Amino acid sequence: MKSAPKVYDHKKIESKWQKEWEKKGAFKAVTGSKKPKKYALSMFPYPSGAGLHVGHPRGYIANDVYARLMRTKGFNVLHPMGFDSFGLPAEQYAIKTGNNPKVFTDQLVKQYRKQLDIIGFGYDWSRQVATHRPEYYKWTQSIFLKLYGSWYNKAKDRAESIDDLVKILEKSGNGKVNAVCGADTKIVTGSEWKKMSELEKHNLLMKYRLAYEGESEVNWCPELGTVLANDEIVDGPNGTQVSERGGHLVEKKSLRQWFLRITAYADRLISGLDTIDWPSHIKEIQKNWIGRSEGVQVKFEIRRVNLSSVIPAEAGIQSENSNLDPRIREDDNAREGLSIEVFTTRVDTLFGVTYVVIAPEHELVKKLLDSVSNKKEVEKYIEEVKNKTAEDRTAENKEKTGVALKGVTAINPANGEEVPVWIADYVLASYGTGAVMAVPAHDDRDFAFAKKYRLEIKHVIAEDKVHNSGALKFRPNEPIVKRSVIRAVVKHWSEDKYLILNWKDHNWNTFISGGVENDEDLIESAKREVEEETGYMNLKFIREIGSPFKVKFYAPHKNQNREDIQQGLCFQLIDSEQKEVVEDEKTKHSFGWVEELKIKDTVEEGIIDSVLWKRIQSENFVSIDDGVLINSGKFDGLSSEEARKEITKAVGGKFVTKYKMRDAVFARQRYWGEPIPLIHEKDGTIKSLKEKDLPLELPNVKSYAPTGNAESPLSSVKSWVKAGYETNTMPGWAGSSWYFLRYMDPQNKKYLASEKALEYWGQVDMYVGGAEHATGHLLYSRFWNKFLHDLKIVPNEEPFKVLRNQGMILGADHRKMSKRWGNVVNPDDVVKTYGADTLRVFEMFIGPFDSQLPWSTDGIIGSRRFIEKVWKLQYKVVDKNNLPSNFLSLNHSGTNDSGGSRMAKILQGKYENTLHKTIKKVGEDIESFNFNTAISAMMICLNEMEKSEFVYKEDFEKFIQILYPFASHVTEEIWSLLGNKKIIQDSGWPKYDPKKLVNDTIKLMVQVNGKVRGELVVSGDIKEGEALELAKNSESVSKWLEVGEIIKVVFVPGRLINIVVKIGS
RNA sequence: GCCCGAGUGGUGUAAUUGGUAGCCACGCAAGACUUAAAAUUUUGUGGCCUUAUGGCCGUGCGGGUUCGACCCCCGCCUCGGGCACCA
Repeated sequence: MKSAPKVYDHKKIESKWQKEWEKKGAFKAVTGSKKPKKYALSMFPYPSGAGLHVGHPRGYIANDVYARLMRTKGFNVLHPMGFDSFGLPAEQYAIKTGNNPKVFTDQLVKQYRKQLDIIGFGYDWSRQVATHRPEYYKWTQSIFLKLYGSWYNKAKDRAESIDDLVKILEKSGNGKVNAVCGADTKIVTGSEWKKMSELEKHNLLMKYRLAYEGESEVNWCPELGTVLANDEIVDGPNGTQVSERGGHLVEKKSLRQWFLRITAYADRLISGLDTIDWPSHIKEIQKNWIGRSEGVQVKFEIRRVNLSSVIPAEAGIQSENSNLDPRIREDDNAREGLSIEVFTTRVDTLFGVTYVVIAPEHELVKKLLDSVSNKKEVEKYIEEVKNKTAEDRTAENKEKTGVALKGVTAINPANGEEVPVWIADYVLASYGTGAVMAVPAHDDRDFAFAKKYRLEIKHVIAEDKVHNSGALKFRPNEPIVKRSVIRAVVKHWSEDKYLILNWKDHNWNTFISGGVENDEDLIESAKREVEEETGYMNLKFIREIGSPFKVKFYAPHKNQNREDIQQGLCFQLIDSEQKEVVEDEKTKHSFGWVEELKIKDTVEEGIIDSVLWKRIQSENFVSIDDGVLINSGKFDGLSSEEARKEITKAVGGKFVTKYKMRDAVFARQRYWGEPIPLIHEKDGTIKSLKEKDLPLELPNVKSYAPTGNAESPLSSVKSWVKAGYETNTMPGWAGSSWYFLRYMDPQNKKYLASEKALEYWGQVDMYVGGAEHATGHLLYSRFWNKFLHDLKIVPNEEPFKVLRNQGMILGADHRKMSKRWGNVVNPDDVVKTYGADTLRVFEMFIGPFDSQLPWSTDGIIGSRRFIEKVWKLQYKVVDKNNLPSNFLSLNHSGTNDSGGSRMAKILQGKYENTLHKTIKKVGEDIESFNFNTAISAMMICLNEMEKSEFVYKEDFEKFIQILYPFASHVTEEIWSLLGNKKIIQDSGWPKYDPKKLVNDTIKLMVQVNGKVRGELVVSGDIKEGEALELAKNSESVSKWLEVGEIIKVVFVPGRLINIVVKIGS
């Protein structure tokens, strides 16, 4: 064995092995190799002028550790890196300095590459991509053209060529086409289609294309002179919206835009989540973002009071509570076109509708305007809403506003009731149908609105409660007595305390309650009960306490099985006038006052009372939960779920699914992005470029500054505009939505990647990056991948099989690392001082991979010490077959030196068990991304080996191998010093011996009544009886057993014995 | 407001998922080496009481289930993240 140098020189070692690995082509991925494959990908960086700080490499290091483990285990690993190099910061820089963003970006890419290289990542750099290079964005443009040339066939649930749609149109029109398309798509017959002009055809097809042009309100950022996507906007101060980059104010503006019809994939984007191994919170975020909700669309007839004389036919409709035949109403609608369709997820509450609200921007409002008697007021309100900026709307979030359309009513299709119609901006024109049926009793927003404008509140759902335990336990098989019951919450006349009834025989405390007698009003009934039980005579009714409850329970004082409808009512005593109370002989009630109701103590089994109390405390009287229908005519008694089906059927509603997610804006008024490869013809139509003419390269421009009038700098290039090229460019996320495919075959000139490469590499097995991309990149990539899958270009629906998020590394001051706080730590400096291996080990050791953690300048020293200790351990290494002369003379635990092998056993026994456990743990922990515990285990192992006078070479080698994925350079150096010719990666992953995982002797804890009182060192397979004997005889335990008789013994093999002693007696 | 996630020493964290709470590090204290410092190394390090042995308390707070709870259940509090009038 060569003797190791005395000092650990990280600089020398690290540059040596980086060169060596490159020379050997150690990290080259081979498409088509017979070995099993792993595709380990880290989100590529956006090269910005700020450079990398120590937070950035965290994910890269983790995935590199994973990739190195996989290579060592014999996988053919694709582990590439590239640059997301189109985007705002480079453009901002260009604007400021007048320099070409391309030159600047190319420089940055070089700088980033250098920064990454010194950390020693095992990337296959021959596969590097950069999204701003024409040979890359050629394919981004190509995919865009495919989207432009496709529509979504809902019947087959996949994207198809627009040419196929044209064929259908020619044959039979679009009446039967089930597609995801614009809401205002015209329906034409085959012959009508044929008669249409080119422009008309073009405009109709535009409603179907997956990349389409439309007009839309967008987030306009005047400072940046561009439009931003929702995920590029963050909340600013005072409820404003600002750009994520730069923090500039964002407002709403209507613009001609390119869109991608991501909504076509909404369902598949949700269902696909079940097939991938992603952190559950990311799935949750995506689900919420897509916001799927299933509901029903119901038509409400509109009746205009002022017009009833003009159109006599409508007079017939208003007959009260007639069960209207929907067909007649449809006819009326057809004649007048005046009905309002609402979307609701709660049709079961249809009988509780007390008004209807339309969004102020809704088209119907214009039509109704002439029939309303308060036209001026309504117009004024609409104007106000229009002028409200986004910030106003959010600021006024709490206070809802609206105005009634006087002289207009809507007719509830369920019961024919007429209800007022309002417009209010809490209803969004862009969601659902732009109108809602308001059920204030069972919807928070409607409740707030109703309360403000004093609109009626009608309860139609009773929460379903059953007593399932205790004395009140419901007896399902016994006869049921049905009753109507009030529960009165009565407040003291001047103090903040409430009346409570004590049921003496049962020791229950409840609010005052009692059955409602025939023909008795609920309020009367409550007053009577209060008087009977407490003697108080004068009380004032305050309010209903929300919706009633349906309660099933057994009433032991009456030996009755009951089903109550219980309504909570709130009263206040006017004065203390009280008559004498005759105590009820049977129930023996007494009463008292409670100031702060502690439900647990005062209200026995207080299912209802506790809810009533909570409602009063929080002033929240809305019950949004499902329950049982009441006040709903023939539907009474149905559960919410059943009622939704039945009522929908009865009123002729239709089941629909709505999404919060909108189509993605796919145009930026910027220079530094991919040009959109389309040509605007003089006749108004749009033509795609031919594939062979791609890439459409970015032209040179004089100024990179935005024109300020929502036009891209490209609009000032005469030749560009003359050629009819689209002047918008693609957004930043275009290039990153498919880059994982290009790595598979980055030099291919004919395809975005060859079929063979796409088939072989399949999907990304391990994707690592920040959680902040949940609703951006991670969603768009899934969308594009699914689209390309529909086109049979990629084999898998999902691009990323496993996703792991790294937590952010904060500054030592627990703030985000930024120049502003002066807390940025540069990885270059860390590598210079401590070495790349130390940085890698420390970033993995610092804490759980996905948690946000502060950087610790002190902490890194521990990782450096660890590596130095590993380095020093080389001097303790001995060859088993060639023991050093002083080996036998060492006195190990008093044994005489009667034989080398015996001595060897003793020596090895000191750390062997730990070593094998560590081998097992490190392998498992890397795969499950628990890097911190893997390193901790290796530290423990090292500490044990250090305590030993000698370490066998074969054991030390195993240790070096498992440390390799983390501290790659120093382990490679030690490995070669130990005389190995192959690099570690080619030497296999060490196997642990399962037999060596178990200890011969264990510590068995002895507990008395659950408290640790001693421990026994015994053999691992000790039985209960023997353990109990040993425990009893042990001095530290026996004194605890004297207090009483042993009544139970709990024995957990290999762990503990717990002796339960009955104290006293 | 709604939906997720988390609260453990001075600090970052660990705990076989119901079985010794505090592993591994950092920091701190004391000792060794040194003329000295740094580095290295040894020992100690949750709190309180005790000379030690030992004892009591202790995983955000309050309850519960259990022989036994950081872990499970109920009710709160605090922090972080997501959504924000999506009917």
